[in-house]
Amino acid sequence: MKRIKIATWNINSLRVRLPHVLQWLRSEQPDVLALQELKLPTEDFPLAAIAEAGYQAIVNGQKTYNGVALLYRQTVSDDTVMDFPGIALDPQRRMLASTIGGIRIINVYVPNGEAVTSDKYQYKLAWLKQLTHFLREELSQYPNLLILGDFNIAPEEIDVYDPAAWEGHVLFSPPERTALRNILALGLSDCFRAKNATTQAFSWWDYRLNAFKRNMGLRIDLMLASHHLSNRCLTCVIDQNPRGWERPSDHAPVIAEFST
DNA sequence: ATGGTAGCCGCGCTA
Repeated sequence: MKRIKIATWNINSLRVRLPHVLQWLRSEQPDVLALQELKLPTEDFPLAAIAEAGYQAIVNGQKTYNGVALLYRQTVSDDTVMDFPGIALDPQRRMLASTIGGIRIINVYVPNGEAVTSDKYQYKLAWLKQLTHFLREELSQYPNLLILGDFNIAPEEIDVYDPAAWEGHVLFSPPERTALRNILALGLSDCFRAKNATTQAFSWWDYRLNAFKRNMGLRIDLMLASHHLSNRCLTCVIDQNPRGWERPSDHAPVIAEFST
């Protein structure tokens, strides 16, 4: 059976983590890899090193913060979008959509929000509302759609190591979880949860307090597939290995395979 | 509630 393998990874600085990305591409050989938190401007993206690894790239970068990219092996990528339509260009580069291998792929780095009392939290909720409008439109055009990336929201209690402690806090507050449910209600399925109904597995662990060794994590890196595409989803796993490497990102890659 | 760590053209901000 022919398969397409698609992954997402918040790498928290591509300058620091380029060796990790190259090593991971070599061992996993995904067809598409969505990256978040490049933390570099588009002109500084290491296109040559990525090409040497066998990948092309579409890059939506920004100095210091944010920044997303799509790496892919297919020759065809078209209809790229890097901003939500109808609103002023956001200086925070957090979205990148393109059509690769017949799948509409939308790579997002959802704002963190900092704390529920923060202005950044309001920006996060407003951003999610824009994303919802955009997704509704995209779903009407592309039956095979995958939105993936760092959502900075844990969907359910099982996705949080200590849900009681996290209740009401940013990344797990009711308004954020409602926003995520509204997105799923557009006609999307959480690939990891669909394939692993009762598995508790995390994709992010704070750098502090030895959180990874103690498995104090959250599952906030998600792949959401349209129902048409989710019917083709064969597996979805979190590769926790790179989180244990020397000088790691605080996030682990999430990988899904789809029949073609 | 605080503070712990990591990255950034740092000297505080963001996560």
